[in-house]
Amino acid sequence: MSFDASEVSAALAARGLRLTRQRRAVLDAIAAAPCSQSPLQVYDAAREQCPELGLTTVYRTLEVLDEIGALRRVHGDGHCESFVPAGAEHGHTVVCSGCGRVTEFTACDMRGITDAAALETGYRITDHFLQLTGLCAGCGTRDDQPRRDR
Amino acid sequence: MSFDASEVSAALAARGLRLTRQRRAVLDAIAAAPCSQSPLQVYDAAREQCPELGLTTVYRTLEVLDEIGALRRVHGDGHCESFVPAGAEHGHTVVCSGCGRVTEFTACDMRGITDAAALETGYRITDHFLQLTGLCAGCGTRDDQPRRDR
DNA sequence: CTCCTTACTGAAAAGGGTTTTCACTTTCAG
DNA sequence: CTGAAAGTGAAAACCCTTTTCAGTAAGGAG
Ligand SMILES: [Mn+2]
Ligand SMILES: [Mn+2]
Ligand SMILES: [Zn+2]
Ligand SMILES: [Zn+2]
Repeated sequence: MSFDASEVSAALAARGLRLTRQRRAVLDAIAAAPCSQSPLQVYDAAREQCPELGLTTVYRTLEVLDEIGALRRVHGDGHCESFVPAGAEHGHTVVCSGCGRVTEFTACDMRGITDAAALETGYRITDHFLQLTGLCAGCGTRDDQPRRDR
Repeated sequence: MSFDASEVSAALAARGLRLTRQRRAVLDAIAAAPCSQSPLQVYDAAREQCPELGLTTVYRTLEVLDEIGALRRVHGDGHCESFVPAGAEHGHTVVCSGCGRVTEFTACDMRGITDAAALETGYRITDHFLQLTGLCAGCGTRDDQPRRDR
């Protein structure tokens, strides 16, 4: 499932759910942001397109989108309540420590690492969560590092 | 900084902080658990050793331990508020999906993956967060998978 | 040992994000 | 149309976390 109006719509329909005006506003708000957003930030952004939207609906929509796999949760310092569209079926996230921009990448050959971890711990590894931090093209070339706080 | 009474004590002293009876109870509770624990779980466990302990002190102690690098935060489904002792300076965590047991591993050659991600995204990668899921030795051999909910 | 400063503590209150409730509206199949 | 089910926003309830505050423990100086 990737983050795309028609795909999301289909995934919703398959569960007997509907793509309402409010849900579309939430979807658009998430798609438009270069950074991950908290529920409140999504709410603020989506209200520009649908002013009568309620915060409750944002929470409900985020939950639905998460269930159908259209969202990726970004792991931050001590909290995981900010979201980004899931572009690919299996992808991971890079967060820019300069500007907060979030980009997805799909290259992930974990073979070597999971084998080593299995050997070291005795676990049979079945899944992985990986998130990278770095500097985006824009921030990496500047000498000053604009530093953002989340 | 690794999770060890004398090391923690030294790290605290270096900041003019003290290793009180309450903090020791919290420390012991965290060290003893095979799984990651929420602040409330730490509180309950630590009170067996120090019944007059307050929840507030648990939060304050977790914060201090986190600052000196004695804790690892475990990333769960939608929240990151459960803790595990940090055994090594740089280590990662494997969580058993059967019983919840958490084990640390240190093998992590990310070179290949970060290079691929850099190429794909244009970011200069500076750090990584990795957490594996799997079945521990005890759960992996059983046919039934006891399933725990967090 | 006594005095004094600073760290530390728990209870209670405040805070703030999330979920639940509820009356009402929208959508859609028959 | 009509009935059933999904969806909605405001308000209330919830629950986890932080702050406040008055008091307690600890450690250095003398
Ligand atoms: Mn992967
Ligand atoms: Mn590593
Ligand atoms: Zn997380
Ligand atoms: Zn950037």
